[in-house]
Amino acid sequence: MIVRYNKFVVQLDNITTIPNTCMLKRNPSLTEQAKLYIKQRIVNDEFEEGRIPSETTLANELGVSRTTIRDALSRLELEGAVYRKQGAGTFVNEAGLQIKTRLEEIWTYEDMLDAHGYSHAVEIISVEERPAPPRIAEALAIAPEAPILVAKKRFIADGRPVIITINHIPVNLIQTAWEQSDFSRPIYEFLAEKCRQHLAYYLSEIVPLVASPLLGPELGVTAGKTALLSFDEVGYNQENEPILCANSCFRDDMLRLRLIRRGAM
Amino acid sequence: MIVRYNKFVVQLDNITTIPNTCMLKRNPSLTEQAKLYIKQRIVNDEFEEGRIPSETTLANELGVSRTTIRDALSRLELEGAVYRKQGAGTFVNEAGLQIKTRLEEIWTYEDMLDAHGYSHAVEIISVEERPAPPRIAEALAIAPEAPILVAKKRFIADGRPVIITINHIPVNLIQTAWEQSDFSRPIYEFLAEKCRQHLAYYLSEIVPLVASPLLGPELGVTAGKTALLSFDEVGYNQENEPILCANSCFRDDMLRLRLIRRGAM
DNA sequence: TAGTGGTCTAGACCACGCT
DNA sequence: GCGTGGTCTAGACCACTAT
Repeated sequence: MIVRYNKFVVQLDNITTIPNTCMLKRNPSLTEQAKLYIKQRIVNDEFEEGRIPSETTLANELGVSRTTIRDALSRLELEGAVYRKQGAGTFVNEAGLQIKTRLEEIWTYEDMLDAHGYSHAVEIISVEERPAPPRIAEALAIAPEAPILVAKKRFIADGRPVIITINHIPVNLIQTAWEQSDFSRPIYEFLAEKCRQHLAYYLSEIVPLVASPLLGPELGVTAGKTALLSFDEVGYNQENEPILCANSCFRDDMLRLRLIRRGAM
Repeated sequence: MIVRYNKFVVQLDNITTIPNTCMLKRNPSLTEQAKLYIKQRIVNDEFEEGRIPSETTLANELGVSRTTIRDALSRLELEGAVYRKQGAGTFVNEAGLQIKTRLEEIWTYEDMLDAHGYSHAVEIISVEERPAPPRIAEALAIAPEAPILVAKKRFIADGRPVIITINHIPVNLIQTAWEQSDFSRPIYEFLAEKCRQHLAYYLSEIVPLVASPLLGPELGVTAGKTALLSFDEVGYNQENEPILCANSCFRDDMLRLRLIRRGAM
């Protein structure tokens, strides 16, 4: 068991082409390793006519139970990487593989810009402490006027501004000294290092905007003429407590937002 | 086993408050029934302090294996109805329960409007056969200029226009006679009845728009001033073949689009 | 230390597709 | 009829939380 596990890990060390997401909790289970193993073989185009070996075959090949393989394939199916036909088999989903940064998953903006093929840079516009306005206080379940840290930054893709994002974090969550430059990295790193909080999920709301005279110039588009996409998001930790309010605004002509919508089971 | 199964079904007959989604394949598995059973108890607020009984307890209570209960709870967790803390228990997710029509799932517009508390009506604007323009043909994997059926309709919520949607279906999929009024019902019903095709999932792209002089009046908003949200979607059947191109445009001031974003595992 | 969820196994039976 | 994925079981062990 241990030996097999180790052999498994060694195989996985060669995997470099899988796009990285930003999440933290890493404890590679057999299921997760099986998933990566299969995904690697998919991106290497090792399966003839997109046909993936049967679950039993894969289970024997990797020396794990069929259940483990099924769980791995289920995750790949959710990601849109494969699809299954009862009685027929499991197949590579070419269309689904096109979507690199699906909206239902959390991605850093850096990863999103990478996936779109842009070079990228970050500018920190401002970091200030302020009393929480009513809406933010309510979303974060803190007292009105309680102090929050407000960090505003801008992403530049291939030299053009593309995203403005404003993060709101309750000051009482912060446990360690920080400096402005900490915000040049993704916000989940700040939460992990300075607040010992781990982002589990976002509840997000999608809102279209007409570029305002303030926002338009910041994103390099004509105010009053251009439609922008914005996200209002509340981030929760693993205890289901709100720890972050984020507000982001995109140039949709540079970043396409895609997702997979399924029938509810 | 059969008896238990039946008892189970009888219990479920009383469930009426669960919002209905639009999907079709119904073959209530034990897992699905367990999910509905637990969800019903959640909406009835039967759990003190939001604490859900342990997996073992539920398994004994329903006479199924713990695996079945775990699968049911996993689905509820994905839906945002519960969250789990290892070592502590499973709990009702109050914040997640607020979101009725999550974007990652397919909902009929009727259900979305219901969930927002609107009365609703549908107007069929036009139904015509046309040669497929290049983009649509490519998305549907049919020959350019191949005939498609284009159906445009408008949804009215509380007397105000709220959604314009245009569906494109390859004519060669249609197997049965139809009439214009068939389009007053959700498109998945047309696909099921007239094309014997079952919608499995959409690949969707979200695009913000500034209301154009054409679209603005149709949705009752000022052209050139108002931002609208639009969806470009390709629907696939269970064989992973594209069967539908849909184009929808919303008044976001009337309909809020929400979703849950998670860290990739 | 007791109880919870997290992972994994080995095996059973079913529904469905192919040929 | 054979092989595939879909469902379900009973039980094991681990990691973590609470007390």
